[in-house]
Amino acid sequence: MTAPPGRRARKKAATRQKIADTALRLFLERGYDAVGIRDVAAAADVAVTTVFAHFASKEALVFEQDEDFEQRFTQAVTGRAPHEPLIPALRREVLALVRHCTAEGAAPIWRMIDGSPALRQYEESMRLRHAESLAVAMAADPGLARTTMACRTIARFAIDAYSLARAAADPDAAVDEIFRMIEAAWEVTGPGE
Amino acid sequence: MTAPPGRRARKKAATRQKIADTALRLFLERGYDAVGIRDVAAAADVAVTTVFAHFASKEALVFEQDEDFEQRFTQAVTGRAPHEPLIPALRREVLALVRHCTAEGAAPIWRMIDGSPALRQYEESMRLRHAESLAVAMAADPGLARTTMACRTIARFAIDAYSLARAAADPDAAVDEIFRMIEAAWEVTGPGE
DNA sequence: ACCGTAACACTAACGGTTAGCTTTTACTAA
DNA sequence: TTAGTAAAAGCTAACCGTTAGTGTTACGGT
Repeated sequence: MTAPPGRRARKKAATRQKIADTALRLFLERGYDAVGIRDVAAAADVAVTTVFAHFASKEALVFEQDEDFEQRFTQAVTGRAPHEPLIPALRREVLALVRHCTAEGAAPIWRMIDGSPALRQYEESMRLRHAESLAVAMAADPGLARTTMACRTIARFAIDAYSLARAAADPDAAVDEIFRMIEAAWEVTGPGE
Repeated sequence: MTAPPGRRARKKAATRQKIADTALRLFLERGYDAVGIRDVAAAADVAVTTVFAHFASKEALVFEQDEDFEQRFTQAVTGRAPHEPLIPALRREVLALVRHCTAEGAAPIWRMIDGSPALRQYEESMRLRHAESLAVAMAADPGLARTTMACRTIARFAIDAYSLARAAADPDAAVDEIFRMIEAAWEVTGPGE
């Protein structure tokens, strides 16, 4: 599936990475709002249009690994052990992601995100996308036997859990508490599994 | 509390309303993206800066009654009959709001919103604000006896219910189904009420 | 060696948004 | 009434994210 990338692909990936690294460094040094796209482009030694060829928006520069997140959610559902119940699998993945976001080095980044309305808004809509794709993954699992609406709802709840726990004083305890609620909500929608 | 407004306040409100009405009309006529702020200002016969004195952004022109929504959620909690359980009160209000949004005349507006990424994103962050204020209202109710986190979580779930039901094929049934789940989630967090 | 095309550069512009400053208009106190 | 004030609205000019249009370079397959 993944053939060895040629020089062209490597250069493209390198350019993308250089832009993302430069942007993040500048944002953290001077503040997100104080750094313009033109600054990023100049510091990365590329044209402004090249920045937008790799990233859809200024905010996307900060959430570079967006798609990894999305896949981790869906894989927690599709890739779980046979007959493993859904909710514990979801819980495990959410806990892992929350811990990843609240790790030591990530603090300045999240401080920056929380400090910028534009970034907060972007992250919110990102989460909604993640919830949608998670819902699709759940609805595609024949073993669940739930309505589409129940899947969509639980998907939202799980993403809410991630969002709430990430900002909580005690993230682990928050995941515990919220997933007890989600478990109850899930069980009332049908038989076990 | 609300003294009779003087001429100044009335004129200000009139200007605001004229801008909102003009904007909505133009948006529906020509499409949201095809109408610029300068067009709105010209058609409402005000300066561009006046538009932004009344509305924080172009998107805010569409969600003029934002704050009414927010208050209806919180009042569903704070203004419910003594000893009335929380969840049914929330459910009633969510159902009313969903019906209001899916009523006949509202269809073109929501078609416009769903057709514009900027508007969708704005609505999402609006919902999050509503969830926050709803959570505050819930946490302030001494009769509930729940953790802050449980309140925040249920608040999010309730807003999710609104969002999901509004877009559902059968909004009433969706509210039913989702609130059965919310009820179960709520009950697992503590004693009745 | 050659061609197609992906990646990037450059310029110029568009549209939302804001700053700075002036003008008008409603309220208030003498 | 009148003068003083502050709110509301206006005007100009710009900033900044983003995009279109148009070349230019360099990789990859033939």
